[in-house]
Amino acid sequence: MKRQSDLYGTIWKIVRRIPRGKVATYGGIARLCGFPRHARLVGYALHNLPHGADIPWHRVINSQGRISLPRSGALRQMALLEGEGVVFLRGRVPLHVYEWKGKRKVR
DNA sequence: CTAGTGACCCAAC
DNA sequence: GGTTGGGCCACTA
Repeated sequence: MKRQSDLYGTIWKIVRRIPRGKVATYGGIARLCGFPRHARLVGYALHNLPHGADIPWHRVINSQGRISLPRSGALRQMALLEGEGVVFLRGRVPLHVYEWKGKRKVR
């Protein structure tokens, strides 16, 4: 894989910390990384993540509690989350219940 | 260098 | 509740 930027590595590292049965938002991950305005980069990082890596990418969703992937990918992601006990209501995850707050935000 | 793109976010209407 | 438009910033051509 290419080094590209250490930002990806940082993001992957955080994503790897998300507990099973919980979810995190793109913006939330960005905050935990210390980059409050880099929500999109989280999306990039996940899109660019190395094949076969041990990264629970499926636990990352958007701030609306919905899956950002196109239809087919969304189904796969939803299946993985449900397999961990995450419940979808009307096609979305209630963040107030399942959102994982990291240990603390960098402020 | 500029321009376009994107697994995003949010305030306003 | 839904849509619109602006902002954000790394990456690519």
